[in-house]
Amino acid sequence: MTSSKTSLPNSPKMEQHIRQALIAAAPDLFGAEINDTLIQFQQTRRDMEGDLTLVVFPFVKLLRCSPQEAGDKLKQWIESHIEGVSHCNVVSGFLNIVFTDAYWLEQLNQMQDQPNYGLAPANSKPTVMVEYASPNTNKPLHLGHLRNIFLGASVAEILRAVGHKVVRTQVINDRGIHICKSMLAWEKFSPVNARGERETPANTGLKGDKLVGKYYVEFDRALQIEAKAIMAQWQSGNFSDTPTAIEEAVLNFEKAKEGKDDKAVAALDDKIKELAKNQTAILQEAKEMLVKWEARDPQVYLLWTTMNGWVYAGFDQTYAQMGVSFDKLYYESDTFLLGKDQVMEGIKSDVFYQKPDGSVWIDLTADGLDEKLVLRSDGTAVYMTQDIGTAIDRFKDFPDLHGMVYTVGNEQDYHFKVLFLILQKLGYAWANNCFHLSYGMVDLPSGKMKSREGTVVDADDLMAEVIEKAKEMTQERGHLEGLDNAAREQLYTQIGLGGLKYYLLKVDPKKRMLFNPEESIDLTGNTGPFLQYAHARISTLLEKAAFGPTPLSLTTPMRPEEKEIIKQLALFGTTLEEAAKGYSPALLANYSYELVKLYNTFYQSVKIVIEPDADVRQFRLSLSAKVRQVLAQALGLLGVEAPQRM
RNA sequence: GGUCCCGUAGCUCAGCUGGAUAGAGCAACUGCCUUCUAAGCAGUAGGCCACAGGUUCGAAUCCUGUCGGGAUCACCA
Repeated sequence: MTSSKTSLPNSPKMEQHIRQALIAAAPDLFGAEINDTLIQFQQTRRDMEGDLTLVVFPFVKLLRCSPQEAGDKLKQWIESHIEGVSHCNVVSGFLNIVFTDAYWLEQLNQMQDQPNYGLAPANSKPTVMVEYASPNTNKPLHLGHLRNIFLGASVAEILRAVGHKVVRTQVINDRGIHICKSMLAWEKFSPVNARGERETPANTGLKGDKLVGKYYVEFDRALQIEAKAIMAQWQSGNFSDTPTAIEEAVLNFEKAKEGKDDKAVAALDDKIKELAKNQTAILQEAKEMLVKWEARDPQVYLLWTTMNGWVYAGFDQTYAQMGVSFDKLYYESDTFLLGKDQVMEGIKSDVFYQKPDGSVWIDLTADGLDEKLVLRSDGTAVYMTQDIGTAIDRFKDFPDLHGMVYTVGNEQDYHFKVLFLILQKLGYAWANNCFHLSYGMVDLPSGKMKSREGTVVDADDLMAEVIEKAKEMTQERGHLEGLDNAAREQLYTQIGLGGLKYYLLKVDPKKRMLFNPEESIDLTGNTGPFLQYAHARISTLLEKAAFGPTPLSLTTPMRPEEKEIIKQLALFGTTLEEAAKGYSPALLANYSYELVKLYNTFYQSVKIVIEPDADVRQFRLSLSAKVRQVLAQALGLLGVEAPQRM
């Protein structure tokens, strides 16, 4: 347990070194063996002198003296025994250790020699599948998808950077009643042009997913109108077209409304509305269409492939703009029947049990969860059945697969908890390597996004808007001379999307976040463009200086700002590992921001290209080059591009 | 009601396995471009870390409870 905790942010190598030296010297120094946990390092406070801090308190009991005395004793020992340590100071129970400048220069020299500094060798760790973006093919992608996709894509890159082989995948929910709704609405409502064609992306110029989404909305509109008419009939006491069971249910709900508060009445009204919707002819038609689809009715199937084809073309365009891609696609239409066999097998091994009506369940009460249905009484699959089947299938598709990451919103926390538990009980050892990368909802200042109420932020629109804004701002203040039009357009895209991605990724994925449209296109402060600007500025600087790396003299004088930067650079590897372990791009975002702030302070306070002293100049250029490289690396892992100039 | 997540500056967020006086950005106010990109830098102001107990030498961090916000508990997906 404790061995995995050895590396701490602050200069991991040195920390390790001192730790081991202390343990080895313990009998002499303390008169007893000491436990590893006694040695606690932390980062030195900014306002104190020091590169690493040892907490003295744990030693106080052992040495039976005051914190000050214990600190002094440790100080003396460390100063005289540890190479690379310049001196120490003891302040109220904390031993601040200062390393020599030569130590830090040597660190930078070593970094300079590593073009892939901080990254683990490719494919040095097992294969992991990362799933993100599980769109429905009945409507376009929106802001929520953007968080999902940027998050998943970034985590995939991060896992790759720490050495995993990664398979990026998405599930496409291409079947079901919601798909039939837009299909039906298109057949019913799409106008026919002079050539006798209904609307298509080709003859309207509309993006495929937008066109299909439009008819999904049309369906809902028609449904609402019809449902309202039915409710009006019910209100007037006319139940002639209504089955008696429904009639009774409606009357019961009506009766229950008496004497209730507004909220309860509204809830009951919703239930009545649900019943009314179920009575509509248009919903019946959609259901019939679904039945036909399942029976592979050629006409319905053709319509389905055609319209889904439009949607995929639209999605591809959106993904291309987002700069994300996938290695393997799973279509729900291929997988929705999976899982039943495993459930039947599971009954035999007593993982599941069957009720008299034929439905199959699992009892998870012993694990603190509920009983959960895994197969309906009519033998058809539920969502869970399918997920069990697909998970198992994926491990068959990729025999060297070690684990999976599902990027899915936190409203499904419970579902995945159950899913992983079931897989475990079915005896799949890899179930322990499955992780639900759960992220919080994206709220708007106006509240929750709701498609019904039209408060959804469309992904394409948002990206276009953000790029347009980047264009305006760049034309205002950018350094674009010598760039042709194509390069300029590319730059606007890099800045706009970079800002958007960074904005969505800098927040802890687990947390629900507020999307403020104005802040998302900000260029100052903790933003993507701020980091990109730093990168561009260093790039032109290095170009101007015609920089080439050479070994640095260990006697080069060093300023505190410069040392801070080397320290931050030294943290890159551990930060990356933590980001991978915690599936959190936000850690890398914050790291990069911190690095750039340190660099900017340095940049504003010294000369670099025009520095007269050759050693100092080379040192500052080398430092700049490493910051640029680590920054580009970190931004890359966030999916943010790093422009050469802006 | 059960379960899970969240509550840190006016706003949006950091704060790692408990550690020194709780940090940024935005918004407000001051300064700094005839030296390398000012999309920058330096500074001022702003906090009972929701509240109350507990554990500890030491708590924003761990435990319990209370209050607020959200999610989820379908033979929906």
